Amino acid sequence: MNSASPTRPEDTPHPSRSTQKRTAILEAGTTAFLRAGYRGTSMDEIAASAGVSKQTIYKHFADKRRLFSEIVASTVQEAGDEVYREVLNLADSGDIEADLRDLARRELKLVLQPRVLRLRRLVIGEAGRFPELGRAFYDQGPGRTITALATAFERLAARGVLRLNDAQLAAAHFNWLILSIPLNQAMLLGNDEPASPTELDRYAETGVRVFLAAYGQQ
Amino acid sequence: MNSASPTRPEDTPHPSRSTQKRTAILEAGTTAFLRAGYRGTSMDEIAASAGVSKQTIYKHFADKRRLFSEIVASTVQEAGDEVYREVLNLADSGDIEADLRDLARRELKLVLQPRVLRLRRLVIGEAGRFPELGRAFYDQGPGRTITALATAFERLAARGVLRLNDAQLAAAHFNWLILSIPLNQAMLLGNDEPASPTELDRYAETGVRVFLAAYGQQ
Amino acid sequence: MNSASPTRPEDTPHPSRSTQKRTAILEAGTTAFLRAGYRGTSMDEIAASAGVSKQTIYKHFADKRRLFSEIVASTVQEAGDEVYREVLNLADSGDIEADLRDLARRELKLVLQPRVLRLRRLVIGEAGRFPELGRAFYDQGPGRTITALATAFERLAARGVLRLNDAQLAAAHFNWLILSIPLNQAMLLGNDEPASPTELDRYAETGVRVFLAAYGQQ
Amino acid sequence: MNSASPTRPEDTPHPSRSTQKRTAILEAGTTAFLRAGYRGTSMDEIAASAGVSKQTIYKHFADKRRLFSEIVASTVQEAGDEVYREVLNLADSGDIEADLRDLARRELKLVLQPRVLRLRRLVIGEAGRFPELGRAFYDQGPGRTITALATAFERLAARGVLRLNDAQLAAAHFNWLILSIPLNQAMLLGNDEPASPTELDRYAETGVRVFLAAYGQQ
DNA sequence: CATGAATGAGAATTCATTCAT
DNA sequence: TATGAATGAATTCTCATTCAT
Repeated sequence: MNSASPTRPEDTPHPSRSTQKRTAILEAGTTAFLRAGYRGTSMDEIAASAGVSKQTIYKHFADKRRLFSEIVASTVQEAGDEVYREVLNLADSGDIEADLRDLARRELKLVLQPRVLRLRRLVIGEAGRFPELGRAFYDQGPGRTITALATAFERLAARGVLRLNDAQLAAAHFNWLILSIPLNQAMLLGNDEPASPTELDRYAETGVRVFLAAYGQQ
Repeated sequence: MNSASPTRPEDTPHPSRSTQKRTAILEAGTTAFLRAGYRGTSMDEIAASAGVSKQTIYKHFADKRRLFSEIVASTVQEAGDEVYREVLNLADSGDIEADLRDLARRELKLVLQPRVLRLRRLVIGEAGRFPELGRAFYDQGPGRTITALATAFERLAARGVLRLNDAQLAAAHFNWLILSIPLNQAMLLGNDEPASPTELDRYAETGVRVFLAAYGQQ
Repeated sequence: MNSASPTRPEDTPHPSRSTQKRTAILEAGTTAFLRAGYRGTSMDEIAASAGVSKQTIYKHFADKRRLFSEIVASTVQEAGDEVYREVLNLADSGDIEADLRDLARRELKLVLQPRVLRLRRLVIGEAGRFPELGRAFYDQGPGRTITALATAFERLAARGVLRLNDAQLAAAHFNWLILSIPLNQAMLLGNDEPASPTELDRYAETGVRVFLAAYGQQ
Repeated sequence: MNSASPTRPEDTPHPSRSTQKRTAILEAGTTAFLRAGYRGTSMDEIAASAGVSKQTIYKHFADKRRLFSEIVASTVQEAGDEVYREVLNLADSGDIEADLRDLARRELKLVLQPRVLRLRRLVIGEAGRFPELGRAFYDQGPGRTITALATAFERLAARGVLRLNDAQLAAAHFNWLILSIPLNQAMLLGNDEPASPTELDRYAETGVRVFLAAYGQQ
């Protein structure tokens, strides 16, 4: 409710009233769309829960479509960034198995967050109506992750730690070996509650082991 | 309930008028729901495209929800059956790599059919409103496939062709190693048109190779 | 399924199939209309519960209005007849108070039957749409009862047992002194379950006592 | 929720636009429901005749049921209040017969108003769907009237003007002796036009006479 | 005669979007 | 600029009545 960020009085002085409302709309919309989908969410609902009038929404966003697009695109961006950062931070301790397992664990944790799962379902379900959001999700999510992984793998291959012809393919194999089992279950079984850490560890560990059997030295 | 005209008790003579209409409704509904989703499809639309009156739909199906459920459940069943049959028919030529590659190719072809992709999107998108359909999809689809694969893998392990502790896990790894790359692209990028066969062959081949590196003999 | 009534082979030989269906329709309609009212009852419902097709209903009754009218009119007739018979059978034991109390008890019992209460509500509620049914109810019910009572009261007055100028007015006073309390409660409070006999006895007894205080000798 | 324009906090300046609309809806609804009943009245009709959009109705009242309930409950309240006030104002001139006759006349006049008759029919006809309205009608109408009468009668009995054991019963007898004849005719015969004053006077006079024969001194 | 289906309309309710104040 | 109201259409579902077989 307080508009002035207490920690950075210089950088972001007072967000204007308008900006505050915009933010409220985006937050309310995000919550609503993630819960009920595009058609399941009404502008009335968003307006009410953002505490603004519908007209105010239309002042900021041309129409429902645009509001949805903007919300989803930025949520996709955020969610993708988190994973991307983890890939960039892939450790290099000399113990490749441990390092990959660590990355795998972090990625699992991020990708299986309830909010991210709902986002993925939303984007997939609306891929027909909003193809650009599907593409954004892919590009900011798996696409970027895999490309970044490929770059990292190439470095490792150059040092002889990995053996691979096609780094992009290897990266994709890695990514889905880790994620596919719980991700597909979550998508379809709807168990959005975070899977047990031990279970996730197991997916990370066995996924990495399979990956290294194919792409590791020896 | 009885579709056979009472005057011709033998085989399946003419389906009764009622049965014909029911079929028309199911077909029109399937097409419409796969194209536009649950909320994007109106009963009017289905009635018109089935060439029946709305009343007739409501005489056969209590409400839209039920119509959707029935349509999706049976489509899920069919699509799942096809894949399941392929797993049961896994060849055993002595060349494990060739046999698995062959299975992988068939599975890819089935799972990436435009119709099946749309079904998957539909089910994922509606998982909130129709959790039972998500579960049905999982159980009839990946769940059943993986379990059947696990059984087959256990037989192969017993004969020393494969090395594995956890057949179910190995089966899941196999399944998603094969499918995940094109499936996730299809889900998000919406390129429903059948991927090029050579590309699919590549996914089959490399997926099997990774799998065997981890679970094959030697 | 057997159409021949076993008890009277001569009088009512075989009710024709048509007559049987007609009867089934009337019964189903009566039940339905009494439960849910005119607009709350659909022709589909009546057809289903009578085990006939809608067309068959329309063969027997021009339209819903006519069906309703006929059903209500005959139910009104029956219900009115019962009460009328009791008035005609008014005893003449020499103990006028006992005789009137006895009549009062019988009338209460008949008028407060759940079915008759529902009929009264139905007729009152539809008086706007079906004024002729309101009139029929009045004429066959209270109107006839009061007139018959008036005739009986005149005889008693002629013999000096009652004292009255206007027999019709006295009869009306009697009728409503007896019925009004529980009848108005039933109409509005919806307690259709038969009131306790002791309570009814009390209405009969005190109503008669008031009546005789005004219209009795001495 | 606040109907007073914020700029003029004193009395009841202009009712806010919203309040005006609400009132228009209530008036249109009252008229429509009293004329055509619950099911016979459509929301479209009410909206049109109130000069508001359907949306506006739904913004003020959750659904048709609630709108109906609110309208009927308040109309019942008003109508009941009028009669109740008359009972409270029962004169005490020393001439009990004249005083009661006067009350009786006033009550007849109020209860037999076309609007109140239609309300009674409406409530009775919908007692199945809206039992709470039947109860409200009884409680605010006959129930309250009779209880207030009973209180007045007890005072009169204490002064020896009336003789009674059970004041509530005597009050009910009084009430229905006065009202029942024309009220039942009105309910069923639908002659909503106000009965001729001389006729009503006769019901008042003869009803009071019967009452006093039973409950008066001597 | 009787059945399933069709017709054609009307009901309640909801929505996205735009006016008017 | 922001609010309540209006618009105008759509949606699901139901109904009385009528064809066609």
